[in-house]
Amino acid sequence: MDARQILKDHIGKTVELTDAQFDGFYACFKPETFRKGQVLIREGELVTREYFVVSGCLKTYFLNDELKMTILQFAMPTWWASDYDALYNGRRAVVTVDCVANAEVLSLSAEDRERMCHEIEAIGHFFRWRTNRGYVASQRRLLSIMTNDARKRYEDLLAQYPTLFQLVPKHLIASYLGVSRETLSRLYHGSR
Amino acid sequence: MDARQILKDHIGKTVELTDAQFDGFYACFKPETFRKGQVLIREGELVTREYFVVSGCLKTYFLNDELKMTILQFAMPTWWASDYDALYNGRRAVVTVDCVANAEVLSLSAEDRERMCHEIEAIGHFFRWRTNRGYVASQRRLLSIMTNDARKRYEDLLAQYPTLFQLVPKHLIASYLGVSRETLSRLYHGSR
DNA sequence: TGCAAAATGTGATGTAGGTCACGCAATGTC
DNA sequence: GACATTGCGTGACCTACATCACATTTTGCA
Repeated sequence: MDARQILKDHIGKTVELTDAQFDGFYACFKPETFRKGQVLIREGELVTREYFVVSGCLKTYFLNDELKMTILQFAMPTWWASDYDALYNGRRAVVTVDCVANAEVLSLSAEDRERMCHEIEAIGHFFRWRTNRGYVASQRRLLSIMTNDARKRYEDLLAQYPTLFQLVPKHLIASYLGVSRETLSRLYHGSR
Repeated sequence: MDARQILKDHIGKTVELTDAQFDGFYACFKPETFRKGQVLIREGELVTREYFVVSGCLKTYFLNDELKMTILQFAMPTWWASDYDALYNGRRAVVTVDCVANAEVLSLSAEDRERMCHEIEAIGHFFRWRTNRGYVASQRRLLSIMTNDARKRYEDLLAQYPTLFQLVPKHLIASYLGVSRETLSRLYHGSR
């Protein structure tokens, strides 16, 4: 299935657009491809676009002063990624987004998004809904970190995104789960 | 300052509304007051409204199977609170929202919000922006939990919301910070 | 004003998971 | 095909914080 159809299906789950409306909207998107390791958004720089993942996988992460990486999000197909604080408020990025597995994406500028939200009410609705969904997911993740131990978090992730474990190296998964790579290794081998 | 003006100022920071537009919008809100301990949203029930805090303080929390409480958010004046998964998707609430310090709020139904977003583009913009802001705050909180130790989290919270420590009991703050009440107590008395 | 309940302080002890140190694949690249 | 880089597994040790147990203070309210 091509990028256009994947985006169309994705949006169609939330709002109804006429073919003409979708065409106008789709025309705002720029297809791009990235290879493993390439950077989409670099910490400290301005952010002008957000990215809809068609295939492959991205990660959004933060590096603290000691260069310890914390992964905030993996973006699998039909997920969106950006630094939304930077994108909305014209600030510089505090996170980095890069490519974990060769990816096709559709990118959209903040201006085009706002313009389309203004022109077509359903698109405004879609983005309200999408951001709400991200917000809810983020709250759920917070809850998971605060209430579950490492093993439970690991098992939940494995149940929800089994493919992730084939797609990305384990130490990245560890970082996402908020445990050391050693602990993650021990979680599914040895000692129960 | 009255509720109406506080809401007007709050919205005015993000979008420009004509007086007529604001009046129409404000008419959708229902002023309500709650006393300490009263419940606004109960886990397991349907959620029809969201709440804008004018004065006082609310908390949003989750109870796990062992009845351990985790506070996701305090809502101080000009913050919004609801179960946004339930509100947007017609699901039952998974969190509870109750009143921590006697509060005045303005409540808004999901239908009215959607209707106003549809009628007035600026209001749609406001809600996109607001949800984005919540999303960003949630991500920041996640980062703080994953990268900082208890003392750092405590100090950051104290610096950002000094009034919170007068307003709400310490064991609730502990729950928000993700530490036991004993640990929080030790953080600012005894042992450095 | 007096009493129960809620909130807080503090010591002793337990443990999940971090850190360090090492060896051993697997993978890419000149 | 050699060699460097990156990823992974595993033991020994350490620490931040939880849990338990109990004392003390504060608060709400009859």
